[in-house]
Amino acid sequence: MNMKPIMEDWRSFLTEQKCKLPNRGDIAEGIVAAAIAAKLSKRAGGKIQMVDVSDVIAQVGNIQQMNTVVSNVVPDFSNEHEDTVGFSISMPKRPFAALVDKNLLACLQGEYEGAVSYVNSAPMHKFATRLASNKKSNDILVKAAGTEDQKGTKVDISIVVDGNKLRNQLSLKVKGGNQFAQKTGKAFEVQKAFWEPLGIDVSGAEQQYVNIVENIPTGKPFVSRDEIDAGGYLKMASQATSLIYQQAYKTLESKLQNNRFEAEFVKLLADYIKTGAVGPESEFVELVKILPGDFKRARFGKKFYSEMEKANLYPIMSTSGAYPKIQIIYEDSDGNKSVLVQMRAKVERASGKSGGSKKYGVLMRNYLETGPALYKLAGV
DNA sequence: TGGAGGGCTGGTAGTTGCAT
DNA sequence: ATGCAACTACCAGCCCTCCA
Repeated sequence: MNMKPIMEDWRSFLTEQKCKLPNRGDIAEGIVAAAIAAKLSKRAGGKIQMVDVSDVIAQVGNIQQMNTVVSNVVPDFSNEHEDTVGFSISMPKRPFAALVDKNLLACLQGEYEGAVSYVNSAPMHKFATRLASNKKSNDILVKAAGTEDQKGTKVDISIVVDGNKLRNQLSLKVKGGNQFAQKTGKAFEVQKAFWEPLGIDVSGAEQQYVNIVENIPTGKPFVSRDEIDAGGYLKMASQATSLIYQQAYKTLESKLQNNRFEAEFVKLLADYIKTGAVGPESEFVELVKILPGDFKRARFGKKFYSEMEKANLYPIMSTSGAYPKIQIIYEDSDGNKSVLVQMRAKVERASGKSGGSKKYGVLMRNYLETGPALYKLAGV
């Protein structure tokens, strides 16, 4: 008898049991907020110290409950003033429970290490030093509240100094989180709204699109996902969105000059990316991606715009997959190509409940997602 | 290890149903 | 008829998982 499959099952069982987390991104908000508080308050010998994972764990360990400030009172470098460095967390119940569950620390090791390397990096170190040496008593509050207002703001963590939200705001992602904006729904208006900010008019495909999607039932009338597959509705959705994406791609090609995007369009593209990543007005929101033991940072100020202007950018379209996709490619001076962002259609067989039983429906979505090049052009 | 395809969750607004 | 509670669809948030 071969025991190997059993052992493998057992191992995967253990892994799943151990590291089944409700939402890694939500939990990471709390970890990063605690790490920032640790950094801002770790002062000794007139210097801001490097924080380590245990400092962050200690801060997290001091959390009493949601929305309650964990406070650290620390001396200013002058020793004549005291700063209060606090942080508070607001997130859904389950991620919060996971955050404060000491048994899950091992599962979040990568996030802790990534958060530590982020707060120890130069910008945060300098910020911490400035607050510690300004010879004032500052009231500093790090707020993780990204899940509170999902429609109103992209900011997940903000640092409030003496009541002022300054330039220190973060939009957070973790490994696997590339999506940063989307439009949902099968109405043609959804497609229109998705492409409009890029100055792309897809109305040429409207009639055909509508003709197809009107055959897709609204709501959640299906009793199983198989029933959706069997009805061929995913294919219909794919065909309909392909029409839109082809139209969009044609327009994108018309904005090329010598095989790269013209300046006017690049500006629109930069705006689109910035708005999707950090919101409309926030030049000082940074996009922070926490990787296991590491991080990437992107900002969308002047430097980003000038990098975009210089960059060799062009679109490619893919229809070979299940759903259409357009990628904006960045090609550097050595000819290396990488994806800046991609627009992708997807169809979800969304679940819901009605009459006490589980029901399913067809949910059409359009995603805007980051590629590696975004952190090159917007990286700091 | 990164790309391709996909799912779960929760807030909000709108609708429905029932008690008054 | 009306008010409130329960229910649901929509849609934006978040990655997750699988496979080459």
